[in-house]
Amino acid sequence: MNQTNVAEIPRPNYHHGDLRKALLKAAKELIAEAGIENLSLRKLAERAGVSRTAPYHHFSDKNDLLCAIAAEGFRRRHQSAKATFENPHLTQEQKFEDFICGYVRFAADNPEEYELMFGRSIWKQANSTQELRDVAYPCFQHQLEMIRSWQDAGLLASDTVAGDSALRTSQVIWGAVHGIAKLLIDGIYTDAAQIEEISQCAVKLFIQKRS
Amino acid sequence: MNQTNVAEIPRPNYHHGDLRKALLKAAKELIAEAGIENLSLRKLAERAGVSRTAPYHHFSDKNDLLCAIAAEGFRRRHQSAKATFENPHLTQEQKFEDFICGYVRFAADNPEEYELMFGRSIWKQANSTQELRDVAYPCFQHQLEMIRSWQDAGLLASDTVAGDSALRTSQVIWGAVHGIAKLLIDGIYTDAAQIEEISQCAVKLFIQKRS
DNA sequence: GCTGCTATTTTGACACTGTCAAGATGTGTT
DNA sequence: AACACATCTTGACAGTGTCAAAATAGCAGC
Repeated sequence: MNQTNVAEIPRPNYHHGDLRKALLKAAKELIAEAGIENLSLRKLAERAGVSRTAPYHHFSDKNDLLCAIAAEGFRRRHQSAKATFENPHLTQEQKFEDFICGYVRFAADNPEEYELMFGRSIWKQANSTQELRDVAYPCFQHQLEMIRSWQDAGLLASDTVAGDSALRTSQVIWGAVHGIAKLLIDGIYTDAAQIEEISQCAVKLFIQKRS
Repeated sequence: MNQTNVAEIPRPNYHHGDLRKALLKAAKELIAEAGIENLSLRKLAERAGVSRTAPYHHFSDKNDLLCAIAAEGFRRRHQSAKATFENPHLTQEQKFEDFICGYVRFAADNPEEYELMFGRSIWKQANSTQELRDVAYPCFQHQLEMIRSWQDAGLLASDTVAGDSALRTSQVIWGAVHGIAKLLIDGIYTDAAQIEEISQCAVKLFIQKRS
């Protein structure tokens, strides 16, 4: 066992101090190293230097812990997307391109975290925490608003369907980036070097031609 | 315990007859009922009326069993897609529309099977069986060929990128349908009634405008 | 100081999982 | 009849999430 991690050093006190934060940190490390499916609460507790059941006083569940990690991811992603969109030095087209490419790049750079944020383990059958939903839904909503503004600017088509065009269009575009990301990080596209080209192709396909 | 399933009746013979087929059948039932993550080899064996380790004489692994189920799914899907594409009574546009809508509908109708076919449990870190790959890759390849023919017919744009345009375009379109399907069956889009509208919107967004 | 309350942590236990090893029981071949 | 082989069973092990009860630490009020 390597001793590089600080948390592995036996702590002097009975009480940990901030076990919750330490658990989240160790969990993200373990997930990045071995994947979500290989994260066990027992290994996590061991790395944090506490007993098996200690985490249960900070997270009601394993699911609760996973939701907390996912919530952090949404906060980071939301902030990043917002920063780009509100950057006054970029054209609408640049912003759209950055949204598409940035989305896929985020997933490719943090595959396990992305899997957690948008994976079935959390969203299937109402496993999502209230906290997670409070962070994730505004993030989804923001995507919708961006799409709507690109439609208003004439960058994206807006005559696609009878009903709420922005909603439908955003569902398709979100679906596209999500699908590209998933196929990549789940190992179905083996070649991860193509992500930039694929993203660029997606940008070109969606942007309205004005000839 | 309901006794509806034939396999639950204690068999008269020591040898089962065709346990492999019975296991695959029971596994698909269990998966459809409770989801993949709730499928255990022990429950499966119990439903098939055999002991815990009996399945290991027909499948080397749990993963091996899952791959076999996924392979069946690919065979079905491939046949269906091929039938539509080779139907001489349909226009290219109708075929494309059917490809998009049919893909999403297939995923929505068989969510657990779809999750197995395209989920990380199988494709991540080389878990896929040789048999599965032999069935899946031609299926992927066929999608690429269809896209290429739609490009040749002028239905889809073909000037999107410098390199292999058909490959990139097919990766984006496949990504789109995959992403839409995933967002739906993983419970992120809560309203499954919209799938037809979303699919239609995707069709309109991808089809080249000729005005 | 001391006493008690509460938050935190630990040990013990349970049911469940995938999978291996060894033995039992059939089926088919010579 | 005897053997080989496929198939199935029982026993066992390590690993998992999680509950209950006991131990310990920190902190309020006296």
